[in-house]
Amino acid sequence: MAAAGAVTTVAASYVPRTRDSFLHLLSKAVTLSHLTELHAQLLHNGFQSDIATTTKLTHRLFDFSAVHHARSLFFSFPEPDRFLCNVLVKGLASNESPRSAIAAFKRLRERKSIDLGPDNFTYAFVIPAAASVGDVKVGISLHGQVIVGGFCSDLFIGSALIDLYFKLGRDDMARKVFDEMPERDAVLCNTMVSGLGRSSRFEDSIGIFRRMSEKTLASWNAMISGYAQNGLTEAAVSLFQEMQMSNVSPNPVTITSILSACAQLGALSLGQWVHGLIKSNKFDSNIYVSTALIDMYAKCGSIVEARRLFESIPNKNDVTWNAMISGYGLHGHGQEALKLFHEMVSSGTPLTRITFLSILHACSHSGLVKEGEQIFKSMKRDHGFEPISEHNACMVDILGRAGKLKEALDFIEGIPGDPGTPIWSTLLGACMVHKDTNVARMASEKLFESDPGNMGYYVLMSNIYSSDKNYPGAAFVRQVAKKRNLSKTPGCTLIEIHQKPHVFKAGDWSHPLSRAIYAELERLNGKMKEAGYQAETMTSLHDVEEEEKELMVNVHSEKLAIAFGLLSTEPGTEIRIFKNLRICLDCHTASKYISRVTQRVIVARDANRFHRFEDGVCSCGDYW
DNA sequence: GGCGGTAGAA
Repeated sequence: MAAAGAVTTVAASYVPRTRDSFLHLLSKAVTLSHLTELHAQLLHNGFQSDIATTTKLTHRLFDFSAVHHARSLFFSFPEPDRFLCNVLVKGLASNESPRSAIAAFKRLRERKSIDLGPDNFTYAFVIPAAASVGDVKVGISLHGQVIVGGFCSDLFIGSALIDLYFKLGRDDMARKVFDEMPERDAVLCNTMVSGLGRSSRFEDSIGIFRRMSEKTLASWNAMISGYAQNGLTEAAVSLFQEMQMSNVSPNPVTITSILSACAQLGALSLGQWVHGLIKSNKFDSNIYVSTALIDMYAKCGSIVEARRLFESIPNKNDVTWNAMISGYGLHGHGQEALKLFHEMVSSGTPLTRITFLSILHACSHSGLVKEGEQIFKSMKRDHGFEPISEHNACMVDILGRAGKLKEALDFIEGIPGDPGTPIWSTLLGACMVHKDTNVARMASEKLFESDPGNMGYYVLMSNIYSSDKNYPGAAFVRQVAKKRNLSKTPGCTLIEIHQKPHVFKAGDWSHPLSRAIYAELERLNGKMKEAGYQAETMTSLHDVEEEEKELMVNVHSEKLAIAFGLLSTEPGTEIRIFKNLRICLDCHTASKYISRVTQRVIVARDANRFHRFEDGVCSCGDYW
């Protein structure tokens, strides 16, 4: 107490008189009360119309989130210059009020004075604000102003625009801005790489990364060409080859983004290569990088490696813990996830809403109903988190997957207000697993109403009808979807053999070894049937002859990839495949049989989780 | 005389 009083006394007794000393003290202030005191002294010393000190003070007030104080200071100043205006726009934008930043920007622009017109700094502040609001009109208008104002070649504005367009869902425009930049630096490239990754344009994202690290990467071309097949655009890769990149090398931000792309894609060998790059560049200590690595290993199937890394990180934060907990969840290791969750609690790391999402997900993937319910209750009671829609969806998932559809419905009724799309979609998924047509019909009606453009719900509902042998119902749902011009994401499966990715689509004959692959499938089918396998045709097809159905199911991408994997690896080797959608019921059953008749472990990652097939049994316990 | 763009977990 005495010490604190002494500090105040010193500060108060030293009354600065010059502008320089004021500026110095303003930038040194470490608490909001220092600033308030300095403000008083400024007024006392007649600095109220001095623009330099006012600007500094405004800036520092925003640093301490004193938005109201900063604002009134700005508006009490008679003639703010452009710099002071920029400080206002930036301060508002970075204090979670991007809308008021945009509003302030508009007002300032309407003033006719040339001095107050926006400059390159202004746009670097206001464009990210428009991006976080997601306002298309404002965004496009800002881009127009940038062009008219002649700021197109500004690197800061360029990356802000690229990020803006990705957030507006316009990767074409992001690409255009990127292509038209006369010069590119690391941040600009990073913005492009991470934006492409977020839009699932992995091959493009990896392509840019390749340009950045070309000198150090061997046999890169083979890798890229494989991944390119998985996405929309093979042409993209050749575009990158034309691209002129100035000597830019990857930094931790680039690495983080590219690891996230590897994780989503299941590109383990590329991820491992990036891990090597991390070591040689000494990026290990960056917590973003190490967390992204854990996530990559977990999502690429190497949960043991993920845990090993986790243990070696000294500066774990909440995101690191969450990533590891989710990793266990994906692999169906619910008990491990629970253990880690409790360790996290006792480690003193602050829990977040995402921690609870991760652990609840883990419970649902492992069928831990009681544990999930307990954690859901304790979330509010012991940790003060009010459940948001996603937490409720997790609970519905936990109950639904466990076959407790009645409880799930009761739970939904207890949610105040509109339960929301994710909850109905979760319930519909549970109906698929437990073949409940009535609840499914109810859930799908809600979904068709709230999200009519999503093909996934129509497919799911149609499959549920089919599994109930209600073929007219299934056909009707598909017809509605067709009328609305909706199309299904094509399923594909990726398998890496000797560090090279191979991608298969359903009924694919494009692989050079196709004849051998189909012959292997034929051979497997015989052995599987001997073991008791019957093709599960009902969920994928309707009103087709039984034999024809069987033939069509036969060539799903999962099976092609597995057959290729069996052909290309030594007996006993584990087979790892990655599917972009959820694995279908027939492929799930078939994989169990294949694991038995070939005595191989098959690990399959689908859009939701991992399945580990061993000796005829799947680790998911048949609900997924 | 002082302001700038990009990253990890569901």
